[in-house]
Amino acid sequence: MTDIPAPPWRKTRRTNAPRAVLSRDLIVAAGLRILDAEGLDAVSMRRVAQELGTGPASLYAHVENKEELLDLIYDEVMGEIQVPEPEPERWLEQLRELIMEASRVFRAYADIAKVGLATIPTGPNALRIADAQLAIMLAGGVPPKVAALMIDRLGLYVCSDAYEGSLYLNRQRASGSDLESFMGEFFGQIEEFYRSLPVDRFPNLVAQIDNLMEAGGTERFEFGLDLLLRGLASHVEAAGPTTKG
Amino acid sequence: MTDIPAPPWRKTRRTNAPRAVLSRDLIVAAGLRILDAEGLDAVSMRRVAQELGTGPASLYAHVENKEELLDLIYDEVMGEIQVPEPEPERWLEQLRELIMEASRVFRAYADIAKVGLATIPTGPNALRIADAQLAIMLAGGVPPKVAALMIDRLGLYVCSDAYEGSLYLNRQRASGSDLESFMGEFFGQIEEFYRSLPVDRFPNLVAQIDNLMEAGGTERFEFGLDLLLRGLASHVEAAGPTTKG
DNA sequence: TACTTGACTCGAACGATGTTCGCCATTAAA
DNA sequence: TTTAATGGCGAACATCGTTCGAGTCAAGTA
Repeated sequence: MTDIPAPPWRKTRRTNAPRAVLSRDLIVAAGLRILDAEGLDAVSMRRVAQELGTGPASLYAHVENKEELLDLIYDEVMGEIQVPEPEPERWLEQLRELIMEASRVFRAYADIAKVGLATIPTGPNALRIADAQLAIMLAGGVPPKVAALMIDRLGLYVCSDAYEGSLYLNRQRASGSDLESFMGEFFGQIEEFYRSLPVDRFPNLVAQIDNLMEAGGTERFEFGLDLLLRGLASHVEAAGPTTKG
Repeated sequence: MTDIPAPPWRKTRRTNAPRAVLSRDLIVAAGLRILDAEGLDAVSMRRVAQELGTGPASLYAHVENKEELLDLIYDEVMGEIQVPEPEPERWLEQLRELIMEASRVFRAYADIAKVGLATIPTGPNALRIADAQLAIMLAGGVPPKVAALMIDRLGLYVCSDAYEGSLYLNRQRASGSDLESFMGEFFGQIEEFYRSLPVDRFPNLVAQIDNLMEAGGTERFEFGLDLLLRGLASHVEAAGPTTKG
């Protein structure tokens, strides 16, 4: 028996082609795709729902709210960070490598680090990485109290640095220009601004423009990380040298 | 001649009692009041306009957009930070004091530090403080290249720390509880969460719960600042000792 | 078998936001 | 007097997160 079409004045419920049943994993994966392609601001409930061929209200059966969705996506991103087995004799280098890896991963995913700045890391991957950091530091003789503080500070540092770096990329994306020409123009304008400053009010700034403009994001990140890790190493020496500092 | 009232079916333009003419300063001051009392999210164009007895569209004759308004408010807040005349023999202590002062000011103004995380500091006060930091470091013999990098990193650190701290305050404000009971409950829940973790997956975390939970925000901030400043001092020693490190 | 319940789906709507458009009013200049 | 410039402001637009309530389906129970 052939179906009778609904009359045009009646709104029918959407009955699209068979589609995977929604699940939290599907939603997170869709969010991650959108983050990757369009940045964090594009990860709206409507956009995610559209990506899945449904409406935003459907997502709420699987995630509490947008905040939870972003937290889930954040932890998914952290799943890409590899953690090593601790080698006590090179614990400091291991810690550095782990933080460098985290920075690389965060920077690879648009401005997801912004989520890390606004959340207490409680997802499975965040915990995994925190535990690994603890393992490395404790194996290297870092006093437990210091190691606990260090996790906190390193997490803050890597997230904030990645977030700041991502803001330039956001502006570039919004500009429609390619990365190189955008950065050239953007930092050219900043330099121009600094050169326009009155030297009587800002003598040191004006004198150090070249130094202020010179370093790229990676160099800045590594400079700060180096400071933090040197300081950490000095805590081990202070506690009693058991490994190379 | 007495005025004839407009008929009720005609919408009349609002002609309130005489009111100060709008200006950028007035708008910024209103924004600052709202920030102080209700937090950054409450600083909407509508809310600011309401505070001034006008409509949001009126603000756009004075500020380009909301981003500019927030930048202006941010620099206004920074106006509260005092900078010292450099004393070469105690440059490191001076720098510490300046950063502690900046942290105190940011923390005193809800979550304004969030703006600092998303902006290149170009306002008059931000420049004043950057110039002062440069002066202090250069007076202390810090190599110019290092000083330039340090401004960047310290700015990032103090903003991100203040921002993270402000998020707890935001949650407390939203909860309606008083600060003490909110913090007690909030951190109690976090500790509970940590204690519920499977020890086979997260052995180090579970073993260090007390250390992880113990420190307050100030201690964490000062721990990280100490690391950064120690590292900075070592750059001076490496460049050639000209002052106490 | 029929009914109930629980879980999921989803359109419509609500309240909120940043911003633009076009009109109005005032003041200064021509 | 007329024109131009500037600021003010209501209405509207587009977008957002979220809730409500109705619909659908599958499983469980009587």
